Amino acid sequence: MAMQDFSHSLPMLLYRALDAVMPRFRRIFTAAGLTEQQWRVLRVLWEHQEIAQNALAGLTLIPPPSLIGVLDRLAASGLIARRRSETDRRVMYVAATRAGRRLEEKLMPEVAKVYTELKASLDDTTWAQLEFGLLRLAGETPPASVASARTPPLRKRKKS
Amino acid sequence: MAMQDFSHSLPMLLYRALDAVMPRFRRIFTAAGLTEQQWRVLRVLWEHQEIAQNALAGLTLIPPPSLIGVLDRLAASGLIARRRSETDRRVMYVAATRAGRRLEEKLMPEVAKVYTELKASLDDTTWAQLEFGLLRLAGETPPASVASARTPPLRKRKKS
DNA sequence: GACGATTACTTAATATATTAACGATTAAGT
DNA sequence: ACTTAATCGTTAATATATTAAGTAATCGTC
Repeated sequence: MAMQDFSHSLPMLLYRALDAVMPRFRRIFTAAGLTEQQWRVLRVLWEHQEIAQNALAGLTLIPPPSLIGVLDRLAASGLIARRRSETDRRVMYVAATRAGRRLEEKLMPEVAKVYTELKASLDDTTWAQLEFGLLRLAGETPPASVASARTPPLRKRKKS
Repeated sequence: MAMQDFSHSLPMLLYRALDAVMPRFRRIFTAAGLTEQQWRVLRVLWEHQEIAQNALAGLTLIPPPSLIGVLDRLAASGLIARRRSETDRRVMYVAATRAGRRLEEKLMPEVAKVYTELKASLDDTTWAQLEFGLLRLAGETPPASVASARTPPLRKRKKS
């Protein structure tokens, strides 16, 4: 009933998981002269060609005021370009430059490698159940296929 | 095999989970004039009476350079006190003042309430499996009792 | 018991997070 | 059309993260 110890509270477990996982990825970013936030922006731009800043903020989880500076520095590095929308002059579109796109071929393989190693450090069931729980917390209802895989041979369920 | 979409990568799922969960807690901290980091420090001090700064940094996951400022501000608010170790003059001990300890009675009930609500938003199995996966990522081997609860009626395991 | 290596904390520089407020547009309602 | 409200981006102020370097104290070893 009472609160368990601080280090095992869910928020701290989430922070600790990130703390354990991210340094391996961050080493790749910094070696390429990127910060983690700059990486996130590029990662999204590789998937979207051109995207409005507010959508970019949502996908990268970078708050708009921070995004300003991140984009300033990426633009100064020649990795992205901004242009104002013609139809709605409030909107600012962001896109990767050729130099920005070139980084994808260079960095994604290394990141994918680390990701594969990370995934291999847990067994498939644990990994799937972890993803399921995180999606639930994030408010995204996981697809049925994943939900069914959550507890493989489960026979009787209480509710529903 | 390939990298799935960015928003469903494990790091982003961890960030998104925090992004969904923390605001509810943060509202309580800020109402009491505390930042999240200041809350973390106090939360640990309530459990430890007196603790060295490096241990405090480890438990709060606040990097030592940041901790300096956090402690400065907490001390300025009269919520903590620092004293240098007599036996090892490099070590600095931190403890909550009476005012700092008083905050526990005031804030913990509210936080515990939100925590209970959060836990109630997931079914027990999902919650347990999520904790298990996070502990694994954090490099802490969960106890056997939890491990067995991870996949309730699991019959045959491949390795070990 | 002097010396190099390690440890605990601190400072500095740059980047990002958080909150509030503001300017320029656009949308909505009348 | 005119006013009001909402939206998008931005700036500002304070707090924290990250990396590197620096200081003082202690440890290990010879």
